[in-house]
Amino acid sequence: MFILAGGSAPEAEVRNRTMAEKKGAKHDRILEAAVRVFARKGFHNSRIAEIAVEAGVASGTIYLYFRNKDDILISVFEESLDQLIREVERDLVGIGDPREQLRRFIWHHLRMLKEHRELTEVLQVELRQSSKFMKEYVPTRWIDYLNIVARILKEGQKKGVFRKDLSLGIYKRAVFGALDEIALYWITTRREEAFLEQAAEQLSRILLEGTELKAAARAAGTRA
Amino acid sequence: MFILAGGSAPEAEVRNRTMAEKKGAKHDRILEAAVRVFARKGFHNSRIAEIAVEAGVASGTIYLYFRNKDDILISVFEESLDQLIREVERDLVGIGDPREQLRRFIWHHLRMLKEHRELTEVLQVELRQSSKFMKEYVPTRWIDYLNIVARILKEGQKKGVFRKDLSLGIYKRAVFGALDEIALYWITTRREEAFLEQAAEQLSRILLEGTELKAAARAAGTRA
Amino acid sequence: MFILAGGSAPEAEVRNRTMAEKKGAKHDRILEAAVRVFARKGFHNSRIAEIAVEAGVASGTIYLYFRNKDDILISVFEESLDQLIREVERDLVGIGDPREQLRRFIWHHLRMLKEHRELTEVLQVELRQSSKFMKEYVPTRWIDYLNIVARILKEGQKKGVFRKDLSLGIYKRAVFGALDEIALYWITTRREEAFLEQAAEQLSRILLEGTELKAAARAAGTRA
Amino acid sequence: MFILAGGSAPEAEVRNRTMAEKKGAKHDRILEAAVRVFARKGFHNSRIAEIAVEAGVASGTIYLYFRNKDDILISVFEESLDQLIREVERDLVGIGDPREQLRRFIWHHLRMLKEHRELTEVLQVELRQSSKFMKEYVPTRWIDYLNIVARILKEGQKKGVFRKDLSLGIYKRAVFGALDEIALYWITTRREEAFLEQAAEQLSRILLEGTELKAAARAAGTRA
DNA sequence: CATGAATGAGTCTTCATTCAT
DNA sequence: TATGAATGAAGACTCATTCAT
Repeated sequence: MFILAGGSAPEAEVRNRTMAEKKGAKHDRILEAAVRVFARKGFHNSRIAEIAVEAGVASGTIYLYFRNKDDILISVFEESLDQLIREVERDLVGIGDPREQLRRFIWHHLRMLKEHRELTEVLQVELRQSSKFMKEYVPTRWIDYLNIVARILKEGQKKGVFRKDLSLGIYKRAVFGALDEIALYWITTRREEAFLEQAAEQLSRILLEGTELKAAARAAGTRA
Repeated sequence: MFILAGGSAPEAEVRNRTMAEKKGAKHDRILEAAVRVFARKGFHNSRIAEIAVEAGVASGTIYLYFRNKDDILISVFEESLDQLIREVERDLVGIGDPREQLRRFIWHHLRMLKEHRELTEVLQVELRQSSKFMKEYVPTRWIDYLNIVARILKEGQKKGVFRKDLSLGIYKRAVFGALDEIALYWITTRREEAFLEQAAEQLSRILLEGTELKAAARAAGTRA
Repeated sequence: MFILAGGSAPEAEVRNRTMAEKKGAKHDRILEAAVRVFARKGFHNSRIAEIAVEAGVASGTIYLYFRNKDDILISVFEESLDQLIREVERDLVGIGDPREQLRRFIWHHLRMLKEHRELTEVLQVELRQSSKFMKEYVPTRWIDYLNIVARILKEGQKKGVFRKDLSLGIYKRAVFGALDEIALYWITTRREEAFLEQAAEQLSRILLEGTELKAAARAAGTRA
Repeated sequence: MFILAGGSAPEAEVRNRTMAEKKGAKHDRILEAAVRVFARKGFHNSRIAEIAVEAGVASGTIYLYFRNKDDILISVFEESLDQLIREVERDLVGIGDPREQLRRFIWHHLRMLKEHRELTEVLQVELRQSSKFMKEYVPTRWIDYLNIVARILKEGQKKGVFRKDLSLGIYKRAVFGALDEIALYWITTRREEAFLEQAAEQLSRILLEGTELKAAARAAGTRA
C-alpha cells in the first residue's frame, strides 16, 4: 500500500532491498518518487526518467506498474486520498459536536499538508490541471473527501447547531477553497512552523463565527 | 490596450482590419486568442500555431509582440488583472459600509467570472502552474487584487464593524480560495446561470455571519 | 522434430504435458507458436512475449532454445523446409514423366500452402525481409527446394521432353515466383477452396504449353 | 513530381538550392532519399533521421510533407507506380501484336528494375510487408499495373492469338510473380548486366511458348 | 512589420534480452 | 531447466522558435 511518505528521499541503500522488500514496495516507491518529482517540477515538466532515478528503478520498470505518465498522476491522487480519507474518518470518530468536527477537519487537513508538503503541492496544483485536460477522469475520491465537510454541515444542521440556510454544495467548496489557498500560500512562501496552527484557528473562527463583530461576540458569549 | 474580451470569437472580419486597426490591436488580438486557446486546452497543451490561427496572424508574428510562450501567459495575467482591478476599484468607490464592500467584491468577482469565463479558467488553473515552474515570476498584480480584500477587512476593523482577531493575510486568502473553488466548480460542471448569484449570497453570509446558528440569528436580528 | 502444424492453436491442455512430453517438444511448441504469431502480426510486429504465451512457456524459456528473435525465424524456415522437401521428394518418387513431375510439384506446393496457411504467410512475406536485413543468413534449404524444380527441368531436357533453350536458374525462379504470387493472392484475399486446384491446373498449363495458341509448333519451326 | 530517380545520392551541393529549387522539390527529395534508405536497410530498419540526412533536410521537415513513416512508404509506391504505369502505357502505344506487347512489357519491367534498382527493392520487399500489417492500405496503383498484363492477355484472346482457357486473374499474377522472383534474384545476387536481357528473353519464351518441346501444338490437338 | 517553411532538441514508450531465484 | 521481473537502449514524432524573404 502506498503510504503518504515523509519528505526525505531514500537516496542510499536503494540496492540490496531485493530480499527484504515487501510486496508492492516497488509500486509504492515509484508513487512516492513521483510525488517528489511532480512537486519539484510540476507534472508537465517532470520526466519519467527522473522519477525512475528518484525511485531507484529503471525507467522501463515504471511501465510495469503504470500504464503511462497520466496514470501515475491519477494513482497518486487516488491512493493518497484513499489513505487521507481513512485517517480523517478515524480522527472524527467519537466527536459529537459538529463545531468540533469542523475544527478537527480543518486542523487535520492543514496538519496533513504540513507533513506531506510535496503531496500537497501535487494535489493542489496538478489536480486542477487534470480536471481540465483529462476530461475523462472523474475524481471520485476527491468528491468523497469533499463530502466529509458536507456531512459535518448536514449533521450540524440536523442537530440545530448550524444554520439551515447554507447550501451543502457551496459550503463544502468554500471550505476547501479557503484551505487550498492557505495551503498554497504556505507552500509557495516559506512560513514558520506555527503558521498553520494559527491558520487553522483563524479559519475555524471565520467559518464558525463569521466576520462581523456582533455575531462573533455573541457567539463567543454563547460559548463561554 | 488588451480588453477583457466577451465570449464570442471574432471569427469573421478578421482580415481587412489592416488599415483601420488601431495601434496595439494585433497585440491585443493575440492575447485574446491566447485566452481562448489556453482556456480550451490548458497552457501546456496549447500550441503557438493555434493561437496564431485564432488571432488571424502568422505564428512568427507572435514573436514580434511577445518574447515566448510563457510571456504570453504572463501578459494575459498582468493586463487582465490591471483592468479587473480598475473595474473593481471603480465599483467600490463611494460604498462606506465594509460589509457592503465585501458583498460587492464577492459579487463583482463572480460576475466577472461569468462574463469572462475563459479568462477565469486561465487565471484559475494556469496561474497555479505558473507559480510552480515560473519561479522567477512574481505575480505583483495578483497580490494587488488580493489586497483589495485585505483593505476591506482592515477598514471594517478600524470602523469597529469587523472583529479584530482576524489576520489580514489569512483572511484575504481564505476569501479568494473560497471564490476560486466555487468558480472552478461552476466552470467544470455546467451549472445554470442563477448559480453564481446564489453562490455570492451564500458566501457573503458564511463570511460575514458564520456557520453557527446563534451567531447568525443574532446578527440577522441586529440587522433587522 | 518441428512438425508442419495444422491450423488450430493448441489452446487447452498446454499445461500438464510436463511429464509426458517428448524430448524437444518445447522447442517445437515454440516454433509452432512463432509461426502462428509471425503469420498474424508479421515478424517485426511480433513480440517474444506473445510467442511465449502462445507456446505456453515463459519468455525467458525461449532463450534456452533459440539465440534470439531472428534465430526463431530462421529455424522456422530451416526446419519446415526440411520437412517440406522430404515430403515433396517422397511424392515425386516413381514418377517418370517430367511433365507429370512438374504438375505434381505445383500441386503439392499449393496444397501445402492450403494446409499450412500460416507457415506459408511466413515463408512468403518474412523470408523476403530476411534476405534483406539478415545479410549473413544464406537460405540453404530454400535453394535445395528451388533446385527440385531445376532438377525436373534438367531431366525433362535430357529425356527430350522439354526444350533445351531454357536456363535452369531463370526457370526455377520463374516457377517459384508464379507460385508465390498466386499463393500471396490466395492468402490476402479470401478465395474459395477450389481456387488453388484451379490455379495449379492453370499454372501447369501456362508453364508447359505456353500462352500462344499454336505457338510452340510455329515458334519451333520459325526458330529452327 | 517525384521522379524515378537514378542511383546516385546527391551528396554534395545540397545546400544552396534554395533559390533554384522548384516547387515540390523537397517533397521529391525526401521520397528519393527514402527509396535509397529503405532499399539499404529495409523499412523497419530505416530511421527517419537517416532519411532526413540523406535528403539534406531536418528530420522535422519530413513531417511537413508526410504524416508518418508509413505514409512515406505508401507515397513511394503510389507516386512511382503512377509514373511507371505512364511510361509503360506510352511504350505499348502502337504495338498491335499482343505477343509483342507481352515481350515489351516484360522487357520494360526488367529494364525499369535495372535502372531503378533501389526502388525495385522497395517495391519488391516492402510492399509485401505492407499488404500484411497495413491492412487498411489498398494498393490501387499496383492493381492498375497488374491489370496491364491482364489487358494484354485479353486482347490476345480476342484477336485469336492467345489461348482462351487461361484465367486473367491467375495469369497476371503468374507473370508478376515470375518477374518479381527474377528481379529479387538479380538484386540479391550481383549478376552481370546482360543477365536481365537474357532473363527477359527466357521469360517471354516460357510464357508464350511453354516448356514442352512441341507441346502447345500437340496439346492443342490432343485437347481439342 | 509580416510571413510561414524549416529547424532539431527533447521525451515517452516499447520490447528484446538478462539473470537472480 | 524454467521463470518473469527488471532492464535500458533506441526512435518516432512534436512544436517552440528562427530567419530569409
